[in-house]
Amino acid sequence: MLQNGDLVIIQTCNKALLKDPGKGYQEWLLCVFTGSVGINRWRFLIGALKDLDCSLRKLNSRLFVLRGKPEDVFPKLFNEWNVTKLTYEYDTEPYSLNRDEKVTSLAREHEVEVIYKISHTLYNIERIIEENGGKPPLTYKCLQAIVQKLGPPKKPISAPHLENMKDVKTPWSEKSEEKYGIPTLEELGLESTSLGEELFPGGEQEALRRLDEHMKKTAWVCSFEKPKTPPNSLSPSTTVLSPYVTFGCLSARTFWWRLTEVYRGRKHSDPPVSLHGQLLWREFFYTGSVGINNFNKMEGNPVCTQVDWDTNPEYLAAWREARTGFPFIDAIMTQLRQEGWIHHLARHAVACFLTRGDLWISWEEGQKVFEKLLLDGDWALNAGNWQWLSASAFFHQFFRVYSPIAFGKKTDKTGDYIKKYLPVLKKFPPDYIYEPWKAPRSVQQAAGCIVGKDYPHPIVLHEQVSKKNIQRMKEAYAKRSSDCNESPIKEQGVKRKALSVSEMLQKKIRKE
DNA sequence: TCCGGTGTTGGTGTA
DNA sequence: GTACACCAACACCGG
Repeated sequence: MLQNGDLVIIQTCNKALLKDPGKGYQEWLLCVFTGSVGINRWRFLIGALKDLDCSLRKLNSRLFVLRGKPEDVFPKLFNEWNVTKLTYEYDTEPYSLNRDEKVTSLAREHEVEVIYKISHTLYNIERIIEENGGKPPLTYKCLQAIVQKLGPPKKPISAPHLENMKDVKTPWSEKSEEKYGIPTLEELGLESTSLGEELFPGGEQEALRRLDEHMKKTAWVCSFEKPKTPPNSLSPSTTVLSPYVTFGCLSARTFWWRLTEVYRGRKHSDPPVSLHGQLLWREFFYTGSVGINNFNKMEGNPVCTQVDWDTNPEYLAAWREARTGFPFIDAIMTQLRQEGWIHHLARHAVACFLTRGDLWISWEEGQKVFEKLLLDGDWALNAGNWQWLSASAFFHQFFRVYSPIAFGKKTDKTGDYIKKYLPVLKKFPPDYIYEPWKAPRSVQQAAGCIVGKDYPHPIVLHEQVSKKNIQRMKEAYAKRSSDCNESPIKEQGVKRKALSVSEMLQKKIRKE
């Protein structure tokens, strides 16, 4: 329980503020300009901090936002405020582990008691690894088996009430506002006029409202199957609760148990495709990120296939800036930049396109772009999913390539999604909206959009380049298996591979 | 140790 | 409309 003089730091909410600082305030601002947090994410975070401050004020307290490098700021504060206790939420990201270790040892030097809680994930991630014999599970099934053994996640505890806080005094004056107030976009040197409508305001209140709104739809929750939700609907086909979970506005455990309530006594979908399943995917990638070295890199990452990706700044810029000439891809990248959220399958489409599908650019480059632009950008999930999509780890069927033309058509024949985000194409007829370069000149003129002038030509020939890339992936995999295993055991593996065609024939004969 | 089945969410062509 | 083979042939799991 809180006592006089306690310092409460809400760790998940101020992560970005404390990240990558230089030596002083100026350098910290510099890191904002070049760093990994885009303006939409800043806006979300600021909203979340305002909401948190608002909730704390209802408890006769407030939020203090510190500016500077944690190892400089904390020792001063320990002395100035006579701090006796420091509490934080355990965070498994390497940057955070390092920071928290430093701050913890400084706290001990100042005789400040440090208490941390594991609450960002459903389970204690290290416990999952331990249960699997010291290794992170590399398949979802394996993770499922482990959590089965561990039982359901802990129940969330309720937020503090006014009566819990009755002996707590938080002294502050108007002067504190200047020093400890919540930063504004202007203070961060960001141009807010470029911002679009705030579709997903940050904060716990909004998170809980959004959760309620979705949990009311019992039938929808019970029949939810992620792969069946369209990536290109005009409004999101999934909950968009991920940014709230990422920033600690919504506890994964609260989400989990609310779902359990909705499921109770009803027929419902199951992991991996259900909503429970989505939370377990989060757990899956968190476990990988803790148990696998260099998880956000290809080199030095033991589970990651080593691929000779190209360095192609022109292609990368075209992808990032939504000018690949493939309307489906460009529309998704536009939505990402404008709104900070895109559907999971839309992420698949653009990630496959950037890496193994078309442009043959390293998934690490895509990872950087997503980290900056996604409201729900999460270190572990971002790295894990990019490895998945590029068929570098976890997923290996590299010959399954998303078509930048056909994939979107399945759920949006008329291309309304494309027209929404690429207004330049809005007069294109459905027959050509996914492939405007195929439209006759007269159609382009009638649509008021000439390909090559008003909208770019496609930067690659998908049919050709994707076939070539499958071959390159095949080579990377072949190299992988020969590198990993030069022992005679692998000889048999090779033999088996060579026999696979006849094996298939035999199988066919047996069936008949 | 071997074998067969499976893997959250592909595309295309044919019957 | 739907089911299936094919693309090419990996990693992992369980029997």
